[in-house]
Order: sequence, then C-alpha cells, then structure tokens
Amino acid sequence: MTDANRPIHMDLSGVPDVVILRLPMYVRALSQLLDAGSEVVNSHRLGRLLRITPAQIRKDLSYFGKFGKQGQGYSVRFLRNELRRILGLDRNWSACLVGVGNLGQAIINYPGFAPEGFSVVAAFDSDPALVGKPVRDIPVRPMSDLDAVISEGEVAIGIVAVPASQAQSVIDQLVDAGVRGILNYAPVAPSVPDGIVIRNIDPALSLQSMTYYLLQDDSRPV
Amino acid sequence: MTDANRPIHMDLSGVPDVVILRLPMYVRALSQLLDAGSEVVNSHRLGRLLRITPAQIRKDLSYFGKFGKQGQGYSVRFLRNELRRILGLDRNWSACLVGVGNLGQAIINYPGFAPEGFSVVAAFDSDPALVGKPVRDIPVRPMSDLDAVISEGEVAIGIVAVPASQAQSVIDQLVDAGVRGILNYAPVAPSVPDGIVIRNIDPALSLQSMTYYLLQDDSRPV
DNA sequence: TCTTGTGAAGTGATTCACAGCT
DNA sequence: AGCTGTGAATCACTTCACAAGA
Repeated sequence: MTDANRPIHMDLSGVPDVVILRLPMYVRALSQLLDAGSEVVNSHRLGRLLRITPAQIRKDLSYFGKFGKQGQGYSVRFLRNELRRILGLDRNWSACLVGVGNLGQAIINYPGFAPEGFSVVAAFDSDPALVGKPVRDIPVRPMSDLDAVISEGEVAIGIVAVPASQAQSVIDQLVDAGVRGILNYAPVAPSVPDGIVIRNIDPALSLQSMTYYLLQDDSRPV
Repeated sequence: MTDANRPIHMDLSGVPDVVILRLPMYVRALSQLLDAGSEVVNSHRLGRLLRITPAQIRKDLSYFGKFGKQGQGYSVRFLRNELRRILGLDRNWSACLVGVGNLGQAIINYPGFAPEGFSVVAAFDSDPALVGKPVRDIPVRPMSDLDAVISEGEVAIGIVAVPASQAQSVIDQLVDAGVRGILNYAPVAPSVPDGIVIRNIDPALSLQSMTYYLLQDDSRPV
C-alpha cells in the first residue's frame, strides 16, 4: 500500500487542463517573490497572493511530484525552476505573427512575451503596402513566404491577428505549415486538428459576459 | 411534481459562471447565422459551429427559460435578442481606459467593442506628454480627473492597460471612483472587493500553458 | 418524426482533513 | 509545532436519455 500500487501521477496526459492553466500563475508569483527577496514560501502565502486556496496549490503540484518540505514550505527558486521546466519555459520558443495591422503591431511591441522565452521571429501580412517594412526589427513578409519560413525556422507557434473573416483560413495555413500552437486574437471559434493547441484572446467576449453581472446587483445608486 | 416545486431556475445568482461565459459565444454565432440568412437553428447545428455539445447548449439555455420549439429548433433572431437582453447587451455601456501607451492605443482603435454597445468615453494617463492629445476623438486626461469623470459620466467599466507595477493601484482608484467592472490587460492577479467583476486578458499566461502541451507529443519530427 | 427541455447519472474538479515528515 | 502530500468527501459541471410538444 505504500509503494507497490503507486498512483499514475507521472502519466502526463492525466493532468487536468485547469491545473496546467494555473501553473504559469504560480511561476509568475514565484518570480515576484524571488524579486522581493523571499527564498521560501508556503502554500498559504502563495495562495493569498493568487487568491487560490492552499489545498488547491498543493494538489496541483502533487500531479508533478513533491517539491516542498514538511514543516517549512517550498524553496521559491527551486519550485519556480521546476515549474518552468515542466511548462517548457526553460527553452526558447519561436513564434510568427500573421496580421500586422494595429493589433499585430501592438503584439510585436508587447514586452510581456520575451521574458519567458518567446520570440516573434517573423511577421506576415497580405497587404502589399505593409510587406517589406520591418516592424521593430522584424521583417514583414508576404503570405506566400509563410510555409517556407515556418518549416525552415522551426517556428512552433503562430499568432493570429487578422480580421475574423480571414482567421480560419490563416489558421489552416499555419497548421499546414507545421505550427503546433496557435494564439488567436480574432473573434472567432476556430477549429484545429487534434494535437494542435489553441488559445483564444477575446476581450469582447470577456466584456459581454461581464455585463451580465453588472445587471444583477443594481442595488447601489449609479 | 409538475408545477408545485418548480426549480429555482429564475434564481439569477444560481446560474453557473461557465454558463454565463458561453452565452456571448452563442450570441456571436447566432449573429453570424443571421447574417448568413438562417432564420432557424437547432442545438446540433449551433453546437457544431461552436464545438459545444447540443446537450450543453440546451442545458445552458434552460437556466433562463424556454426559447425553442420542439421539432423545429430555435428562431435565430429571437434567441439572439433574448440572449442579448439577458447579458445586458441591449443597452449602452460606457467604459474608460487607463493607460494610453502602445496597448492602450490599440484598445481604443480595436473595432470589436463598439458593435455590442460598448464605448470608450474617456482615457487617462499619468504621462503628461500624452495628456491633452486625443486618440481617435477620445480625450486623454490626467489621472486627477478620473474620479470626477467616472462618477459624473456613469462609467461602469474600467479598462486597465498600464504596466504591472501600477495595475493594482489603478484598479483601486477605478473601484473607488465607482466603476463596477474591470477589464484588466496587466499581467497581474489583482484583488477587487466583492461585487466588482474583473476579467483578465493575459496572453503571456496563455502562451505559457500552451508550451506544456507542445512538449508532450514531440512525436512528429520538427 | 424531429427536436426541445430536463431529471438523473456520470464525470471532473475542489476542498477537507489528517497521517507523516521535519 | 508547522506544513506538505494525498485519499476521501464534497461540490460543480456535463452528458445521457427520454417524456412531451410541434
């Protein structure tokens, strides 16, 4: 009962998706703690920082191993490094951007990607007026270059910042070219083949669900 | 058993959050169908469009009433209007933006908010160099104006596009001024009082959880 | 016959509570 | 004494499956 029938926690496909979604939050909080000079932390404090219950944090971590010491807590540095390794953030990830309009340019200039090992190595646009003029050192290429650049450059991630009407077609092209993850900013629910990971960034949907709750407690005088 | 002990489905606070998060997706899909000339739809087709099971859709709708006709399906127009009403999208919502840097300007220029009744009526920045120069017709004001503009203008929503270090403080100011919903683009996990609705837009977190799955099936040759 | 609306069943995630280690 | 790691219990969400209406 102690060691014979161990749980299959190392079964990687068995970790719930919600757990994976929380790990980056842990990494971020741990980095902050480290910056603030904390070398150890317990699940209670980490939970307060992220507004997550301590039990949740301990359970999440238990899917991957034992990282803490009873009575003390976790080494901030060690836990952060382990989580970064688990998430694959200890390596570099090349991404390409499709769509260099307002939004696309903001994405290229967004400083939040680089720190965790993501770099946009190429950009594409169907508008000839945009092609050729680099944005922040990143060359803007025609769509016809997409396939070659992705397959030759080991680009694993495609970032989609095109109008809704073109999004599915662009995503199909990215997948065909060999991209394995899609970060989609277009307001659509795209379909991708099995094995392709997609994340949608959709502020309009966020606002539209928010208003439901704003309607509820109109108790206070506006 | 038929009518005496009816379920408390009209108990508005009893609708699961996940359901509310899906309603805007339904609205969007229904709008598309309408644009495409479809007047009726059934849960199966709507589900295929959104990659949601038909049972899920019917169950979600059942929290709010009966919108369909057995044997036929739903009137696209009617269902869309009902959902828009339920979500509060049949009225106008004023929002203000804090932070008029790269990201903030992209948000102001983002065409996705206006169609569902959201309008950014004011913008604020702590940088004097940005204050005074309107961005796309929206005046940029100093932070000191924030309180007055929000309370006088019936601004219910604050959009936060400032650096992480300032985000919590800005959110506090917005809440104090009377905003009831926050759309936060800063990479932090802010805390807000009860009754305040917050939505976080955090592409970096999305990418960081994506890579976990990209590591898993390295079956194909890269 | 087709499709909704919904109790009941099933599945999945969170929280509890405590044994065990430091 | 303090805190982790984790089965067990609880809670929440999804899917099933079918009665009933068009």
